[in-house]
Amino acid sequence: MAKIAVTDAEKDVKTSRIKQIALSLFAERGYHQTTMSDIATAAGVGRGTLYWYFPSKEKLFIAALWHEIDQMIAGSKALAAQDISPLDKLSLVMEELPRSLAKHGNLIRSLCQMWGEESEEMQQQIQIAWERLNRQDHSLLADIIREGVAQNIFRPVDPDKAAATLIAFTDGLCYHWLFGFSQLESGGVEVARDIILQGLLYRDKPADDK
Amino acid sequence: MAKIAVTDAEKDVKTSRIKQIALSLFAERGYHQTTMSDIATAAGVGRGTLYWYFPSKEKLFIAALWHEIDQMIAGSKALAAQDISPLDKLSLVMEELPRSLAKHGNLIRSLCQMWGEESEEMQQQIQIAWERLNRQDHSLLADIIREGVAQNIFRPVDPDKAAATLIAFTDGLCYHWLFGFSQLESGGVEVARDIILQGLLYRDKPADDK
Amino acid sequence: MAKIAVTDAEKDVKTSRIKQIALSLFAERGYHQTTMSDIATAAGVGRGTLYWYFPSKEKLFIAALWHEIDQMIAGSKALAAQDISPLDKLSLVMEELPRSLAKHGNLIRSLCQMWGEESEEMQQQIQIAWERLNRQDHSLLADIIREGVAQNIFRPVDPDKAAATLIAFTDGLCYHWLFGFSQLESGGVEVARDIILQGLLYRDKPADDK
Amino acid sequence: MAKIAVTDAEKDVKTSRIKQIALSLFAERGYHQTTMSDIATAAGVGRGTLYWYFPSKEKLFIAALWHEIDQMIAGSKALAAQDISPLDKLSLVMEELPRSLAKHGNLIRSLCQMWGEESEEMQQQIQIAWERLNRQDHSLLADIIREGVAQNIFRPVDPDKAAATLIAFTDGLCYHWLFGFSQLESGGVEVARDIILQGLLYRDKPADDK
DNA sequence: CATGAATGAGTTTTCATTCAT
DNA sequence: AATGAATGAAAACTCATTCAT
Repeated sequence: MAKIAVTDAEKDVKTSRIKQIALSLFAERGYHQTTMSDIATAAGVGRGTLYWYFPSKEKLFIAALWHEIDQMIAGSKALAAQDISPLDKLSLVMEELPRSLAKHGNLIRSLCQMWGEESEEMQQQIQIAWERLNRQDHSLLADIIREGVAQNIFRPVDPDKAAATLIAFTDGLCYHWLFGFSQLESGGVEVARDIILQGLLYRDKPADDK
Repeated sequence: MAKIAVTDAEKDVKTSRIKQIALSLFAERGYHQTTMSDIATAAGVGRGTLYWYFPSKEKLFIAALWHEIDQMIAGSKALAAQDISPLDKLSLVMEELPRSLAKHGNLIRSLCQMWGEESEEMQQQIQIAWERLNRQDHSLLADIIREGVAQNIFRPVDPDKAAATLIAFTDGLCYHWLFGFSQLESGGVEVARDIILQGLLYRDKPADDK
Repeated sequence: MAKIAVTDAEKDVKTSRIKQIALSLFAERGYHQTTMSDIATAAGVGRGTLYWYFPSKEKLFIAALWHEIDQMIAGSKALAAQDISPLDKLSLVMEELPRSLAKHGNLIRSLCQMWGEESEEMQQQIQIAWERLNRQDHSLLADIIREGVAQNIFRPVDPDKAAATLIAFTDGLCYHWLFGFSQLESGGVEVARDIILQGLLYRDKPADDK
Repeated sequence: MAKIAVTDAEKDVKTSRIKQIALSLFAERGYHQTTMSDIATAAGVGRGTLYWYFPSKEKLFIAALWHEIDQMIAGSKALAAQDISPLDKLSLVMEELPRSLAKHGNLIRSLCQMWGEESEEMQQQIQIAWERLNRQDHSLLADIIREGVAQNIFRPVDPDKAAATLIAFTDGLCYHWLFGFSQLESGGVEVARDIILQGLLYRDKPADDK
């Protein structure tokens, strides 16, 4: 029993390692430019070993995808659990969301490259995984805004639509950063967040008077 | 000479047609899933003919890329030439920018897929083309904001940083739409724009009193 | 137009050549032990050229299969068209049938090896092709026997069952020869044929009194 | 010692089981489509265990081959030992021979598929095994015919050649049945046997007067 | 004895590119 | 100019076999 537990744990460690290495290669050189040989070499195993753990290159990618998506969703849920005021929470979230995307930039980059290429199943998995993450972030933001509106801190905007706005914005930031054509240096994010918050807050309840 | 002129014109028409067809195929099925055979067939020419006009698949893509980027830059410049108030112009631009991205969605999708894949030269060309478009859009927005700030219509934000914010936002909108995971239906864009504009305007000069 | 005719003819020649070479290799070393590289080399073409003419290894085999089956069926039909007495015809056919099988031994050997292996489609094609050939040989023999019975030369056996008997016999001869464990040297065939014919003929109308 | 005996017996049981399972898989899906993993799973043992009992896939096949060939030879010898008249014996043998082939159809099918494929050693083993079986069947039949000729029951044919004829015939029947393209339903075998026997018997000693 | 994780040689197939016509 | 037949490099994947436990 103890033997099995150890074996399973070892297997988990190994597959996780492979998934991470694969994802970083995929992100770095692109899915097609990354061969299974590359991954095997980088992971320090034989080519066949990859196929022992994952039935195909595609499945390996999908496994790596969910591995990271799950982490990101967990991070988002941790934010939601914080017990602070809507304004503080919104400020925190808008700082953390791009940071999370940046942290998992390898995945995001890969996903973008993958969009439209590859098999039906790949498409579906990416779609599902990404929607799940998006839904989580969306509800996180919408809840904050809904509460802020209820407390008369925010203007009476539609929480869902406002949340979508904020997500588009943070995602836009992230993409620019990811693809290296961002003119948003440090300091820029603050300006951006300021503009957005100003647009949400009641005029007679300025954000900076708290 | 007349002969040559006609020939050149014909050549232009043909190459443009090929570029457009190629781009739509690239966008639809992805760069790798699109073969030179596919393009030749779709364009109604022989495989070899493609190589008469373009030295390689890569160069064909780059040519198609610039073909569209130039169109997008021209569209942005046309917007800049409009002689209307900063507020109206900003409103107009924030409507047109996503629309332009959507119109050239084929290209955007391809670019995302390409990011990180392919050769050094490809990377550079994409980088340069995209930066040029971004620079244009950026200066378009920055100029508007600078003028709005000068006219005391907008809060005294840094025009460059605010412009970058707006671009990130419109790009974010566009990506969400492109990748099909947007929860922003019609009506959502207005809310978003409203939030952003509210964040830029002076509190005592509300956007809706125009 | 003449150009096209020539081209088509050349294509036919080329594909036929490839089919024959492939079949001989398949028969010699077996389907699996024969690589597309082997075939390409033997045919003096590049590996890719094979795929220009045939979509896959499997399809190449199937094409070669039908190529030869058609020839065998044509040979059988030519025998049927001969206008000689039932006894002479039967004697001739029982000489020619094993000869034809022997001539196309490459195919037969390959078919036996393939039986039970390979994909669904392969199985079906082999089944259909072989049945078609068998049906032809069967009707050839049944017609002869039917006529012989009508002319009171043969005992009143069931023509279909007797034909099946003869086919089983000639095929058995052929398999033994093909697989190299035949103890039927020259002279043996005559004894065999004699036994069979004696079994068919009326006792009071001996075969050798004609 | 007792311990060893038991162990040996157990080992025999186990290897026999593996050989039988392997052979049925080989026959069902073909040698190449059957992996060592398949066999291990079907036998309920680990992949490595197979290699404890058999040094290679090839040797496993050869072992299974001899396992069955020995059984078939034993069956043939049992027939030879029967003390009945040549005519009855011949009739019995011609019934039993195809029955034996059918019973061991798995092996026959596999052998056909193997013919021409695989290594030198494989070829030799198959050749030797098959020849040994054939020699046994041949001598069985030749002895019967020789005796029948001596007793003036059969026409004075060459016993060896006649035996070869009969074997070719029964093998032909069997192949047709094995490969599923037989038009010989029940009832057909009797006609066939009748024809053959008629061909062997003296005209003035009809087969049906016994 | 038994196991199953690990390996890598070897195969089919795709497709950008060339070049004779 | 235009074509399409020919090419071969490159990559995913399979599976018999080994060996540490």
